[in-house]
Order: sequence, then C-alpha cells, then structure tokens
Amino acid sequence: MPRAATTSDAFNAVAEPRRREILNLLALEERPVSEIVARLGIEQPSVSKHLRVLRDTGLVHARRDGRQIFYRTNAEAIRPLHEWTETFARFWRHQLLRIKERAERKSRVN
Amino acid sequence: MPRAATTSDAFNAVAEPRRREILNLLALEERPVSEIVARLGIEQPSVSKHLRVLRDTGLVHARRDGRQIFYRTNAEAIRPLHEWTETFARFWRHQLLRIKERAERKSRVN
DNA sequence: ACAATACATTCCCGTATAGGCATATGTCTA
DNA sequence: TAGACATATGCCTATACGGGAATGTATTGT
Repeated sequence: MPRAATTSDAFNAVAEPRRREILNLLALEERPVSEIVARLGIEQPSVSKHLRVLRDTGLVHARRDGRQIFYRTNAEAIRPLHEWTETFARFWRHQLLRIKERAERKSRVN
Repeated sequence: MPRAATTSDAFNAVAEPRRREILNLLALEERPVSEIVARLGIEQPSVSKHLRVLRDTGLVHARRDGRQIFYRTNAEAIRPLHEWTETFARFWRHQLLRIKERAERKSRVN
C-alpha cells in the first residue's frame, strides 16, 4: 500500500512544503490564486492543484469574486495537528527544565 | 516529481498514521521492537521499516540491549511541527473569542 | 560451532503522488 | 457573441511509497 492520500487528512496535506507555504501566506488574509502564484513563484496549475488538496482537507476556504477566487487558511483544520504535537510538548519542556536545573546546580557549585 | 521522501523531514514522517501510533507508544517509555509489534498489531518488518524512517528523521532514539533494541520517542524532533502549528493557534483562538463574544451579545439581547 | 531469538533489509507490486504542458471551464467586457 | 482573463483539470512521467514474503545480520545460550 502506498502512503495515504494527501486528500485524506491534514497530516498528509501539510507534509508538502509548498502547501505549508501557501497556508502561511493565506493565514493573515484571503488572496486570489494569481497572488499566490506571484508571491511563491510556483506555476499556476501547480498552485491550483495544491489548493485543491488543501480545500478537500478543509485547510482552506474559497470564495469566488468575479473571475477571481479568494482563498484563505482555515486555522481550525490545523488544530488536530497542534493538539497531537502538544501531547509531546511536556516532554521537551521537561527536558528543558532538567537542563535548567542542571545549570543552576552547576552555578551553585561554582 | 513525486512526493518528498518520508526521510526528508518530520512533517513527512508523521504523515503516516502508524508512525504516529508508534511515536505515541514510545513517548512515555522506551520499548523493544517486539512490544511495538505486539501492541500495535503490525508485522515486524513493517515496524522495523517505520522505525527506520523515524530514526532517520531523528524522531526516535535507539539503544541496543542484548538482542533487543529499545526505541524511544525524541520529543524534541516534534517541536518544529508544534511551532509551525502554533503560528496558526492564535487564529482559532481568536475565532473562539469571536464566537464567545457573539454568544454573550446574544444572551445580553435575550 | 550451532540453534534460537530479535531485528533489519531486500525485492516485488500496485498505488499515489507532484511537476510540466496543454486544454477546459467559468466570468467579465466590448 | 467573441475575446480576454482567472482558474481548474487532464494527461504524462519519474519517483517514492507501504505492505507482504523471504532473507540477512547480530546476539545469546548451549
């Protein structure tokens, strides 16, 4: 079996660096496809295909205005990723704490 | 061009659900391969291959003890993912805030 | 040295890419 | 209605994938 389809879930969709760039770009404000093409320097068909994946996974919303279609990141869809990574956060925070403690112990000795 | 290699970065590595399961399992304590096989019900060669990817991306550490090899999640390697998703957190938090405000406005009217 | 145990690697296969290019679709304007 | 503009889709190719089965490698105990 090959890797799961990029359209199946957010984890797969954001595995592609260009798609993450697109999500970054569309986080603050909605933008038409042409602007994504211009800013990221990716071919238009390629951008459209990435947007298709992002739309199918709910990572972006689309709104048509005349000939243009404005896309915007749907942060809510990124939330599951954030939550999954958050379950590991306590480990590196704990690690940092230990490093800090060790440093303090050291400076106490000196 | 095909999708980027799973070994290229953490984003690609965790796109695979089984690998996320493995990371979850190895987060609290190190475990030998046989235990991962038993707990997740995946074939041993398959587990070994996933572990290889996770090791190449630094997502797990390995320690040999006799015939067994103990693996353990390296939370630090998940941090970049957490940080990337964190940049979007303020948007859904803001969204939640707006929903809350709207609810309060509504109840004020009633 | 040999057998058993614990993992890792290799090969094969069907599938899902992502990019490039051409083309189709939808919308506005003259 | 024709043409320009904005975007989407289809086709092609090379490549990476993940599972299954078989095999290789390292370590231990006898």
